[in-house]
Amino acid sequence: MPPESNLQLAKKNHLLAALPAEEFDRITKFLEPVTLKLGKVMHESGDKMSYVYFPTTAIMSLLYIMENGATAEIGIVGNDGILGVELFMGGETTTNRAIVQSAGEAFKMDTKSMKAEFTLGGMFQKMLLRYTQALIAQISQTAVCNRLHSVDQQLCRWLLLSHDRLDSDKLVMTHDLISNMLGVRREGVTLAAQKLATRGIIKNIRGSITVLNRIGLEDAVCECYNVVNAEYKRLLGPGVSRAFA
Amino acid sequence: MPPESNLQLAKKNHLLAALPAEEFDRITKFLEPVTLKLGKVMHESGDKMSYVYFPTTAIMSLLYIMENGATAEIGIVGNDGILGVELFMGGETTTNRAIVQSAGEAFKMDTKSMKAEFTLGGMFQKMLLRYTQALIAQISQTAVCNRLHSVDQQLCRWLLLSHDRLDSDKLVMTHDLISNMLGVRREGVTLAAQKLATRGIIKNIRGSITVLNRIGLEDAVCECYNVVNAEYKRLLGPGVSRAFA
DNA sequence: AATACATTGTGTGTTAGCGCACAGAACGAT
DNA sequence: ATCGTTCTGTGCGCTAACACACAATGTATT
Repeated sequence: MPPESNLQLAKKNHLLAALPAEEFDRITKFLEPVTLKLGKVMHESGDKMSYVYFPTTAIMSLLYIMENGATAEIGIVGNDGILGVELFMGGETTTNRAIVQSAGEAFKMDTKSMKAEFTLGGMFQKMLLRYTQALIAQISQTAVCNRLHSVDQQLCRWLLLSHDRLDSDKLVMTHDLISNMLGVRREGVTLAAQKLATRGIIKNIRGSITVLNRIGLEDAVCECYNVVNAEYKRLLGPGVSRAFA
Repeated sequence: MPPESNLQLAKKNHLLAALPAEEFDRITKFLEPVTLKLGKVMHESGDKMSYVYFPTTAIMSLLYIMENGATAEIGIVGNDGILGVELFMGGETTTNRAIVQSAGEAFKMDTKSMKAEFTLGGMFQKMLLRYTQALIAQISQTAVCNRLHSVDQQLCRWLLLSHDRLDSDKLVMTHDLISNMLGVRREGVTLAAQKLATRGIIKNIRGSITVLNRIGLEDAVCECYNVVNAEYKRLLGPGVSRAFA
């Protein structure tokens, strides 16, 4: 990915941005920019991918699909992370589906180069492992939230997680799609979204939700969001790469 | 841990058993046997541990504790794994509590030695990373199961996961404790356990549950159990260490 | 402008699980 | 043997979320 503009774009991905200059320069040589459309399936359960993806503006959703077709999201990957941890964790495949939840850009890196760099044991490896731990925290909190919290709260959590990974306040997303992520009924999402709308926190327009009052959302959300957020900051936040170099 | 008998015992842990002879010999030098009582707290949320643990007969439960005291289990670690993945993943701490769910034995290994061995990049590292992926699969499935399945089904899943990691058919465990793990009411567990008992699948005695009909349990469980089980076998099952040596 | 389609809004009845309250049963200590 | 404690069993009202049905509104197509 030679063009200078791309190098700047690559830094929008937090994992890449945290690399020391030398590693960044070496690794960006293997990166290729891709544009991802909403709904694109990055991999199905059991698929072996030939690339990992570093999102910059795109957001991916990790979904589990039950035998009866019911779905539930286990995690969200945006410019804070990487899609395809199973490739360096050694399992090669995973039991979930990854789809593009918000259209945008990402950089792909072929598996072979990725594994070669990972094996070097440098900051690249360290960042990927730390990210994987953050992902574990996110998935864990999803489990807890699914168990103990209401649809209202979970919608807030989901909106905040998405909003964090997005440049805009407008989430292009139908209630039906959100219901698939949360693993609840579409009507349940409509109802919860209405409640937030009457409080002036979001605006519901056909096919999209706009965040009007971010603070209001943060007030309405359950502790799960903050726990995950704090853990991401702790593990991957500014200064991390220096702290344990 | 010199005594010969301990070496045999160490092989009861699947991760250790999968190591090539040379690595096994080197690593067992760092292992110390410990006996763990039911209910012992291995670490609290945010605690930095000085050891990782390889259970042989003990079982640990990873619990998240909400601000209001409500709890929910995110995963179970037995002789198939290791407690303390956060130590080699780089985060040092985690947001959950680990408690001993079933009393028994484990081997502890000090963090320093563990990290040194991990960094060597041998089979030890590979097995730990593969195990971590399996754990991710388990946590993910917990999230999905919490969302989409009934208490009845979840109790079956939980009983099977525990039974798998145990030598005996008798689980020393009150309904109250199980309810803390599943994040449901104690009465809900009592009810679900009664249903299984009337079908002759388990026997409920004060303070313990005995599995009478393992096949019956497997028939009653949701797909979640099988998915996780298959993933553990795929990632860590017999022949794995040879397959990618 | 008319039509088809996708999305959202709303109502009705049902159910799983909750919170609370308390009774009975098993166990442990003195 | 008795007492206190820890478990398990049971009942009752309540609520969140479900399943299903269908109306109302946008948006795209022609």
